Amino acid sequence: MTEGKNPLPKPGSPVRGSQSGQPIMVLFDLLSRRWALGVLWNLSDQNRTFRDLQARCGSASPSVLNTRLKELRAVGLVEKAADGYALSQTGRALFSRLEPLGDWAMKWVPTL
Amino acid sequence: MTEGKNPLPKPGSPVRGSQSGQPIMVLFDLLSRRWALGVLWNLSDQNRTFRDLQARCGSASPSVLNTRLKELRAVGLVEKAADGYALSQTGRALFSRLEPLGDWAMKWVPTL
DNA sequence: TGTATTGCTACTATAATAGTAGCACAATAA
DNA sequence: TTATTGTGCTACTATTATAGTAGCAATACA
Repeated sequence: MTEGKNPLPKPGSPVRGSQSGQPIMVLFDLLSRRWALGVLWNLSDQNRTFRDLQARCGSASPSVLNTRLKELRAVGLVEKAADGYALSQTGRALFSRLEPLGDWAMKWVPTL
Repeated sequence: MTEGKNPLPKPGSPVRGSQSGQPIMVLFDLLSRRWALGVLWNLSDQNRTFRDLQARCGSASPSVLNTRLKELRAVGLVEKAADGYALSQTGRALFSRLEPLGDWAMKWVPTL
């Protein structure tokens, strides 16, 4: 790695040591941060307040949730609305690719 | 949380403080561990050795990679083959739901 | 003028990961 | 037989991320 920290994905730069810089790895890096997927998922059906999200994201501490929300807003997946946080149009596009995981998880998780 | 650590998802128990226990959250918890998505992705086209995976997963340290592989094997997404690690049938089923993210990332990431 | 709710920030403790070294084993070469 | 090389790890320390808790400023409402 040529850089020290990587708090946020930035144009053209790889993220958190993913090195390759392949788009999918950049995306994976973002999504593999704690509660990132959960936030996107919980915003998919309706806008939610900070504390609502917190409640739905299990034990997410406010500091982490806030960090995650900042990141997701910084990359334009989430935005603020009058009634709380919301998925942006881009966020919704991403969610539509995530959605199939829901059905699959419902079938698979019980088999664990 | 009523339990201390949560090294592996177990039947019927929520994971890493996801509390709700919703299948999708259990899955998200698993996938949001470092390099989990990367491993699945890199195994999708061919089997790979430990060191090959390591190289493809950026700076993944062997200890973490090994932990991740153990977890993914424990839940039956990955298995060992003669020529290294491989996606199981279940793993391939999951990957097919993940795959659309690749195309999307290629369009989206450059806009960051 | 309280009182409650919300969106945070700050701080400490713990868990996860990075980074590095190195060992046991198998295959290959000399 | 003895190197030599490559591979799959394990062990250990340093750093980073997250959990868990407290609390404050702002707004809404009573």
